[in-house]
Amino acid sequence: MAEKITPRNVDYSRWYTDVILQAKLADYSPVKGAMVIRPNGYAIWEMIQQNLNRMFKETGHENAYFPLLIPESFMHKEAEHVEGFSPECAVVTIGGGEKLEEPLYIRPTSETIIWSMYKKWIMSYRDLPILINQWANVLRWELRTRLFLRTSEFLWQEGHTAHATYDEAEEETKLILNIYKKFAEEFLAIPVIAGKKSDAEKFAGALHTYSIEAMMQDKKALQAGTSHNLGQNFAKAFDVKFQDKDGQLQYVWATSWGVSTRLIGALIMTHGDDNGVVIPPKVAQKQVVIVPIWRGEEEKKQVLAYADEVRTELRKEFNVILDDREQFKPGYKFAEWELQGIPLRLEIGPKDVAKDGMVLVRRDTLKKDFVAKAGILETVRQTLNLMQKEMLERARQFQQQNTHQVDDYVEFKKIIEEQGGFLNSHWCGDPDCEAKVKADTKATIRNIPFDQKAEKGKCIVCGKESEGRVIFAKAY
RNA sequence: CGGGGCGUAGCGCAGUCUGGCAGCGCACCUGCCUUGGGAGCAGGGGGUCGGAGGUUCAAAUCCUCUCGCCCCGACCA
Repeated sequence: MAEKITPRNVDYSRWYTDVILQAKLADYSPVKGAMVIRPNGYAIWEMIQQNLNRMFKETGHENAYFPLLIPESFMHKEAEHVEGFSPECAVVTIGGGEKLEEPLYIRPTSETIIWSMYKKWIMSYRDLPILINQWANVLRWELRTRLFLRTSEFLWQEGHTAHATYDEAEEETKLILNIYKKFAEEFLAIPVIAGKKSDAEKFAGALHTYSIEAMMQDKKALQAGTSHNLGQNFAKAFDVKFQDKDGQLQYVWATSWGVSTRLIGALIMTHGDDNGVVIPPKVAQKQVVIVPIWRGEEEKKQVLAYADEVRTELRKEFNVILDDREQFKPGYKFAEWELQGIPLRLEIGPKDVAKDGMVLVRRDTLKKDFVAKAGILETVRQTLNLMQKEMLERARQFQQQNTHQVDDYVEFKKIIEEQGGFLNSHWCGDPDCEAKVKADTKATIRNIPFDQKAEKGKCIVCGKESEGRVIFAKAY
């Protein structure tokens, strides 16, 4: 614990790893590319699950669970799908000591197994829509892995819906992306840009893909959630038809959408500082820690009794820890809880007891304030609300300050190279121009924002007519 | 897959060149003492030196083979 975190300006990616390991969010596992999510990290995931689950259910979705193993033949039914995923799949070939007749793929995503079931369940338009979500693990064989951002096995939710019309599927796709955006901003305090993926960046087998993109502190983009309109591709591959009101047989329209434990990485890289992780109050399972300070038995008794009263009061509404461990001094405890990102700390010593108050410290600003014991519940409530709001605001300002409008390709390359960030530039829609930017700068089109202004312009690469600006950035 | 580095206590490392008691820091355990920003002192536990083979009176150290991991370059949430 006495280890120091590598400062962000020395080595950002080492900082990231240091924070995760030292804050006990996760640890490396014996299996290459796989990680262990420790209680501190899993607590954040549980908060993500809890809130997204509520939002999904409020919009009519239900949870279900489909198998981990997928018959090989299923994977091959949708051409683009298998092409996109085959290289990164793990395959089970032996079971019960016998070579399997048909190899079983460990799911990289569940479209195929789910649509094989939808075929059984969908007969008529009366069976639609089907709005199912599942919380699951998936596996993709990754070469370069990083804790939370890219691991071979990861946790996510995947929604898979079936609809009678294109419009309905499209509406669903956008509804979900909107939920993701709202969740990222209101709960994780991460401002995101919602938009449409270019064809080069879309999901294998989708008609089109929408995403939310966030900016990390190193100004690189991170895709934080995706939502796909799959059209009729999977319905055709699995022959899923329904009879409409007029008695006509039609293929079903599909969507799929997901967010993963990668969101935890986004949270760390959006809000963390050189002292550790900073958890937004709304996704912190433990919101307040009380650190008592005393000298000698008499003070100890007095301080602990007082601290216990404060804890009891706060517990009416919050999850509070009273850190009365004897083997550590207050300074050590301050550092430890800051490392773990607990939003609020209350320091209570003899001086505070005498003044009928305590010192309140916000994790994001590290500012100390003396507050009265009377009304402490309301004080904490207000402070947490304010902190939540200001964290989003701060991140939004950072994103805006590092977003550049650029109309000249030389300048474009210079900014990408020297400053990074989001580049708001015109693009004609030609995949070749997109590929050239990637080859020249490693930046890709993150998405075409929904709130893109209709603005005539010239493509940053080829100079041809463009209808609007897109977001270019280097990405994780 | 191409390039680089590393495997010695839970973690981080020294020792390897030049063979000869397996060490240091942190963490851990016990006791004392401390407590408003990562305390101090004393004592203690903990090792198939990644693995196999070889050379030698003697191998963490020399030789051969092997396994694994990390970092940097082409794909992905």
